Amino acid sequence: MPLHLYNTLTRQKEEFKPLHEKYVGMYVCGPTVYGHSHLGHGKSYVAFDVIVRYLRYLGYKVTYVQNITDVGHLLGDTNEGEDRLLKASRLEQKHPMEIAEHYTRSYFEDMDALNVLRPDISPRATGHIVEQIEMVKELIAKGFAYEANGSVYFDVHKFHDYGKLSGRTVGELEAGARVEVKSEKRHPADFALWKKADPEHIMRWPSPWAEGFPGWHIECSAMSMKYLGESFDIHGGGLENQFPHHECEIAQSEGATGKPFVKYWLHNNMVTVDGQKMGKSLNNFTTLKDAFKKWKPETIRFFILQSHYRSTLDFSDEAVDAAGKGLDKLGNTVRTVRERMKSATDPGTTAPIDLARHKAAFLAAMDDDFNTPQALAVLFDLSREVNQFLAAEASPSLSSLQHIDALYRELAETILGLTFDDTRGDSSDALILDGLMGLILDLRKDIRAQKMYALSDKIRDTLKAMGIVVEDKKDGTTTWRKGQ
RNA sequence: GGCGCCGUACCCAAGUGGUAAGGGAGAGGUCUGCAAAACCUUUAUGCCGCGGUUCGAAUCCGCGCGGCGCCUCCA
Repeated sequence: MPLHLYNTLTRQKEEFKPLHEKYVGMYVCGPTVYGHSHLGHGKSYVAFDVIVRYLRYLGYKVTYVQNITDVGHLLGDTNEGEDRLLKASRLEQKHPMEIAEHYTRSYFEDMDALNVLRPDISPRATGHIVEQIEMVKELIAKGFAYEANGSVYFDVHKFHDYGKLSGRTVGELEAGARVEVKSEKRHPADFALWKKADPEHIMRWPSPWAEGFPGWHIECSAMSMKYLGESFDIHGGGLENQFPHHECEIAQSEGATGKPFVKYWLHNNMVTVDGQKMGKSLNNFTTLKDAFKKWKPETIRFFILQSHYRSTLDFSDEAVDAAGKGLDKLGNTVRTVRERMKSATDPGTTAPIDLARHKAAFLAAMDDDFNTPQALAVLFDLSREVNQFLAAEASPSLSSLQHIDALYRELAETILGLTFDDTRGDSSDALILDGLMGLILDLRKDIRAQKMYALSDKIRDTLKAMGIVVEDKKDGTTTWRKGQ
């Protein structure tokens, strides 16, 4: 079955057919960098990371663009509203660009920890003011936008497809209670392309209209089309950006070019806490940095992949703990396979496991709109069979183990981005740790041989308290690994 | 008020017409000096409720109840 994905634009699953064979242009709305990233960001970017990884696995050459929004959006729909970056700037007594740089680094640090591959291009909004201004000029020239008092607005009545992504109509929007009427605008639903800056506004650029800053939605249109072309394959983002952000992007982009903007719109759902959305404005978020103090980043990634990207994911300590144990279960199998490979030879007992069947089931799950929970279930099924094999066979063949290991690498590591080798590294500290653990376990082996179990148990318990799990295997060997 | 989504075991969570995946937790067992890991057995005759369509529904339709998202910056 070929890859199918759910397209918000058509509200159904569609077979994926890129605009150009073997090439995929993909843009995902990145973070606004005025604070540390939280679990919600984690869910979003892990989800799109898996999508990129899977497209590449299928053989597509993917250009993945994800912006960094380093110019603030206003808090409210009025000129009096303060933008978020400026607010952080004032609170932290730093220049806005310093704030942006600081949290951009923080963002990548967290994403690296989650094993999220970096985008091919991470364009900054402030680095593309020229492109944004050019686009606004084009929209004015084509009659889609108008200037009012130094600001420029998009006239939603001029773009007849407005509402096609979110399923709304301009009429509904104007009847809606929450659309604020602003005198500068011709219609309440019109949105800003360029805003004239107040005298105290720090981030400002010259423009043909008034010195000011770009509107809320124009950066994504300008940057995505600059790097991916006027029409491209996939645009992703959080569900909450479907309207108005993405709706406005379509209007601006298609208004300016007269061409279809994006073929497939993908939206990921929210992380919730007690059933409520985790968000910056609700102040109920857990930052990734805080989560990493409690759980391994791999656990957070696994937790995220245990639910579908279009489903909400309810966060609780209990749920993440459970995910961590599940990941350990998978990891134990993989690590045991790798351990056994060291002493295995050919010929030996061949594993009676249909690896091709498991692989096909895994890929079928991924082909069905990136169903990672289903794909993980396949890995657990595989693990059970592998564990049965390992438990029953004293001398499994090396080639069997290699095939099993290769499958985990292909599916779990390459596609899902999970990692299992957490005990070894090549830093000098890791080498010292390896050496020390070897020494301790060697001594403990002698102690156990003398049946001094109280002492050997004390060593094991103490290491456990330090976060190192020691396991005595049935065959007399002892292994260790870092725990949660 | 408008648009939309969701409600599956103690918890998390797939499944969207063919007779309930997976993980965690719990119970019993095997193995082990013990512990852990692993394996085996077990835990929803039922998927919010009530109707309807169908040979057949958790899955489709209607009504009701409960929860949530968007309409304002937000992954």
